[in-house]
Amino acid sequence: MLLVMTTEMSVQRATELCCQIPERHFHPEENDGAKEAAAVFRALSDETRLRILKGISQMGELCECNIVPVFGLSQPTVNYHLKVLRAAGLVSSERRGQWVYHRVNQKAVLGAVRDLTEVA
Amino acid sequence: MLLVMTTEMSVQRATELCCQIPERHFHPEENDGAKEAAAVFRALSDETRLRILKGISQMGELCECNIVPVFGLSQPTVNYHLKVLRAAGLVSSERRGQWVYHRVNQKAVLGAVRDLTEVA
DNA sequence: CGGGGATATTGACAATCTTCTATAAGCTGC
DNA sequence: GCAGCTTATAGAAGATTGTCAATATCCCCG
Repeated sequence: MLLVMTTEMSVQRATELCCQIPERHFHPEENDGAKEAAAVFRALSDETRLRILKGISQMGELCECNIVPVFGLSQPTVNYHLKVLRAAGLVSSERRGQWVYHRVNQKAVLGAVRDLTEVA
Repeated sequence: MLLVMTTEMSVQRATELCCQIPERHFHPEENDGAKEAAAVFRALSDETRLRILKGISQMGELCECNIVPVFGLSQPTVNYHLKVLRAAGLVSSERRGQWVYHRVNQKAVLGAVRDLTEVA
């Protein structure tokens, strides 16, 4: 027990123990959405996925075969990255015949922007 | 070569080959900052680091011993997370005597916000 | 139905990440 | 210098990630 007060151990001394200053305690809420936000940022944490996202954003929509030739990556790898983006809600995909078109889900991106501005 | 035009192979048919539509090509710039942005998002991609960041943001500044007791994690683990945040430029740390105080680097956070709004 | 282009899945492997314990190093006050 | 609190580093174990080759599935069209 560290905060026992004796005549010798002044309040001054106690407050110098960094860990023991109650004003400096903070309490992250149980369900603060950090887990979900982290999942979105994890999807954004890859160079290739960011470029894919930017490409989709600029073009409005793209299908996988538009994306594959651009990077030096195999089709399964690009497919995997699109799956990650979709799982994070950042991209929504729609099959039209033989092809699947991918669009940026602006709501999700702006949600991440809001999460981020909260910690600025 | 797939775009050879014969009397039978109509333009219609050719343009239905998704990969062969030049208007749909996009060209990510060589140095588009995606690598650097991805590194920042990777630092943000962990639940604990997001909570640490939020705590620092709310409190203005915190030292490690204020953070360690809050999560169920060891001191070296918290230290590691702070190191990751610092390496990403999201947090700057200053030693004052025995303690190291951490603050959010708003410039870096807002930079990430800008990167994100670009793909929205 | 069969061919072929587009997309999805599987299994494997190397690299990276998160966490811990143990230990070192830094600073302060006696 | 020593004791004690704070911060940093090293090493190891287990989980996750990014990538590929191989293969499967889906869809259109003849």
